[in-house]
Amino acid sequence: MTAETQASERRKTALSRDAIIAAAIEILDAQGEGALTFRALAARLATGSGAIYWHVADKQELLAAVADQVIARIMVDQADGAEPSEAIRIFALAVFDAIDAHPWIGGQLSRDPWQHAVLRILEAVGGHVRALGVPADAQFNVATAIMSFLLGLAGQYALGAGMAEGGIDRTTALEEIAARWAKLDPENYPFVRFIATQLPGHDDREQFLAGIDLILAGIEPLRDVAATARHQSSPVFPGGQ
Amino acid sequence: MTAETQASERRKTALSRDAIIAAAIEILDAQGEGALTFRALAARLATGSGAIYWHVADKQELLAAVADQVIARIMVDQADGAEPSEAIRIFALAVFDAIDAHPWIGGQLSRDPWQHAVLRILEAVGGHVRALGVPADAQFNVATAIMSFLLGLAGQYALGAGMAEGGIDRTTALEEIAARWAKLDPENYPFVRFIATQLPGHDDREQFLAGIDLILAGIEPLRDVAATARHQSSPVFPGGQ
DNA sequence: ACCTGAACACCGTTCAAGT
DNA sequence: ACCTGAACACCGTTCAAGT
Repeated sequence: MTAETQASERRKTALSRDAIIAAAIEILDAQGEGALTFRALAARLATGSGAIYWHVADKQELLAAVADQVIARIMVDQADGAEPSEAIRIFALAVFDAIDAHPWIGGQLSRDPWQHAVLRILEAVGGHVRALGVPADAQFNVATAIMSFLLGLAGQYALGAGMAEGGIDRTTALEEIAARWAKLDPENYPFVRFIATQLPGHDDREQFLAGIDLILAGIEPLRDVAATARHQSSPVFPGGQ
Repeated sequence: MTAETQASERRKTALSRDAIIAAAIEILDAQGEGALTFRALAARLATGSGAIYWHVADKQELLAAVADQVIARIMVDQADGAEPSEAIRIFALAVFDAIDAHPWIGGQLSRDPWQHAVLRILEAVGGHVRALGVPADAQFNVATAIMSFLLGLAGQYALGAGMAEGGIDRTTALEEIAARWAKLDPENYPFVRFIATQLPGHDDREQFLAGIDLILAGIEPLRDVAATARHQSSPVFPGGQ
């Protein structure tokens, strides 16, 4: 809704990579992943479909650029003086909110782990892991584990919102899934049936944060507290949850 | 390589859902995700592409069935009398090995979290979480957090092996990525640059297990040990790693 | 009931031709 | 240098027509 809203005149302004990315984000947000074709994009930009290829190598690069744009926006550190474990929670929630606002980004992030948007996230996660006092030889495994959790969630929420695209209400969709799960064989699927009862009422955000806290609690015994000397206000870590 | 190897005679035996799934797995394993088209599948089965639709609703259902088949195979519990936290490690490694052997399954699992194959994994994870003595009201969050980690990894390894499909050696591919990361701006990407030095030499399996151990360590304070009375041989849990 | 295969409605991508 | 848009080589899916 910013610069080139509708497909009508246009073509006075020159086409640019940024304009293409902006238009792609508009299509993705408004109509979802399936609606982003080079033809639709060209129509919105009032240009030929081939013109896009002059500014962007192919669709994969376009999607990577689009994801990078969105992730870059949340990369301003919202947790200035916060204690490191709190800072990582705040950052993770920012990622969560970005996926929630642009569900298509979940699929994109988990589809290509080497793209720049993922590097941005990894860098941020790594910085927080360092600040937590995780020893150097454990930082690789800890940071990538957190990344895996984030990307796994990302993929999941992309799908959850994918249903919402179809016009189906979120809670009724969850109720449908829960009903299907409840019909599973009690012998072989006791746990899934148990989970089913909690599925419709659960809070995504709380579930997400619980996962982060689980990992943070797991990091706790690894911490070298001397390395985080400046953050001694809070004691050690309250424990789980 | 089992029943209907080459596309030649055939058509004496009737087409069946199982035969279609088996052929699909063969194509996926041999030539990767991109090679599985209904035309290629029909050619391999020496039938018309439309015939497949009599046994399978669409491609999404086919991929879900294929993933379910592969995951079902690893669902025999390999950790009979093992202590619960060891049992979950063994199971997670079985999932890891399945993804390693069939890289395409990673993408498929993370693409649709409601498919049956994912339910199978969730059920197994949940059972182990229960055996660990996680209280009922925390089981949902803990089990889904582990699932997210598994699916996140799944997506990643699908990609890692996706390169291998292109004929590029795995270690040289990692070296290439590491070289690209090393060129990043030291100001903005110190952690990624640090990680880059460890990337080529690292062991996927060990990295994966470290992530599982991190989560297991995080679960530790949640455990109600009385609930796991029969597994009192090992003391509590040695701590991180 | 099950299979055939041409046809339909799309894709991403290319490329001669224009300005 | 940048854009046009028809054309190419694919897809998944449908469906009249066969057996």
